[in-house]
Amino acid sequence: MTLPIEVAITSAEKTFFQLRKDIVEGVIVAGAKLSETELSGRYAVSRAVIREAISRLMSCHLVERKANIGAKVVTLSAAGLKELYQVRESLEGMAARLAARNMSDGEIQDLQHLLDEHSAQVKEDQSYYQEAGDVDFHYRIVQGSKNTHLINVLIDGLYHLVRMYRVQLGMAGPRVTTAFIEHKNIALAIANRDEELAEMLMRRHILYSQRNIESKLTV
Amino acid sequence: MTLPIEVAITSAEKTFFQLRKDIVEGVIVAGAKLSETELSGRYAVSRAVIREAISRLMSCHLVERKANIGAKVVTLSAAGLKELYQVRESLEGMAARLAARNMSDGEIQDLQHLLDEHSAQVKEDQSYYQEAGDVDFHYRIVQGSKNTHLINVLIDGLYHLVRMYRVQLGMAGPRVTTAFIEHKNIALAIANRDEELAEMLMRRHILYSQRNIESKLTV
DNA sequence: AACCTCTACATTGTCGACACAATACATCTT
DNA sequence: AAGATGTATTGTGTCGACAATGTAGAGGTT
Repeated sequence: MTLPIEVAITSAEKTFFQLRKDIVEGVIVAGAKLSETELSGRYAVSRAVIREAISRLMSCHLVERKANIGAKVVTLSAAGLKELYQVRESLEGMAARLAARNMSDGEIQDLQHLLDEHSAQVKEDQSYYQEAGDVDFHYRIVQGSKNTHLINVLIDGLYHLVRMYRVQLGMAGPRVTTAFIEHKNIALAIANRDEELAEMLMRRHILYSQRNIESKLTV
Repeated sequence: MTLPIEVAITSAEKTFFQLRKDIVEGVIVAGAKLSETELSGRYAVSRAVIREAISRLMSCHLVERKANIGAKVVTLSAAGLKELYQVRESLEGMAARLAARNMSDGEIQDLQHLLDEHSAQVKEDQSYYQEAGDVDFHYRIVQGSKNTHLINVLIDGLYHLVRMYRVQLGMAGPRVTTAFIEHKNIALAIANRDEELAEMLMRRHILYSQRNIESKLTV
């Protein structure tokens, strides 16, 4: 696993991580108001710490804030999901293109080994792959782009929102095996250093994923 | 003109706008350290206000911060510029695609009228177009995408960084007229509702712009 | 002279209190 | 009774002070 291990130094960071977790996982419900005074009591820190945490949640687009009124957790909607996946398609497509250009041969080998491991897991225990496996694959591509902006925007920002939709819509799809094949093909394009194809396949992959998630939302 | 008119309500917002301006325009030099104590004296506000402003500057990727150490203005580099334009290419390409899908007929007409005005200005007073005209065109496309994430990330985030590079590298290029023609063609593709072409033309447009800016950087 | 240690300083992180704006409720008017 | 007005309360915005951390310099040791 190469998931980023975020270490909280200050108490504002700890609170930020905790709040983000609670929002993504629905402990704090979507659309709820975030009262600074209440949170400072609940998490046993001062309001200054809460304010800093909320500031950082804002830059992840997980909460919205109006001056003199307060902060609210974003509301989930079909329209919001569509917009989110349009940005994902664009950015991760570029990430795949850049990964095909910039990943080292060793990193590409590691990526393919990862998929081999997943292959085994898909056969016996499908439940694993659909969350962690997918996340891990996409993380590696993004890191492989070697583009700091892409890495920041996607990993520190959008992915948490994506996970929020997934968790709160109760994702558990039949897309496990087909998604795995798509991953395989993307990795192959990257190994062949075919930027054009890598980008195109990644964009399609995300489009399919979007349709899959939308079909459950509109039910 | 349809540039966003940002109104500062709180003093933290005012300070944020002022700081952002000073950083983008080089009054506060790239790479400089932002001392909270010093800034709170200079802008005549408390440290809490400065901290909030710096927080927001962080989410624009204009400053970087380390816990217990402090915040620094980002440093400009050829590599950073390249990364920035790769993200721009990706996001604005998608914006153009979505604009072709979502802009109203009226908005498209306005866009073309805007280009007609620019056409006149390009012929007599080239200096105008290269900054404001270009900015205005791109803003309209992004707004036309009707995608909140795109709008936020680009207009509130990346564009300020782009402007920072432009200002501090002293942009003044011979690309004025050719860029104008590219704008015309993009608008045409949007008017024809040709998403594919609109995205492709926008991506090329930004690639050319990147090469143009890079050629001056490496001198 | 180079290296390590300890102390003093400067800066950031955190806190509680006050100032101000927005909302909710009660009272008054028509 | 419905609406408007004024007041009370809640919550956010701002501030100055204290605590904790990092940094630089003096002094000592090898």
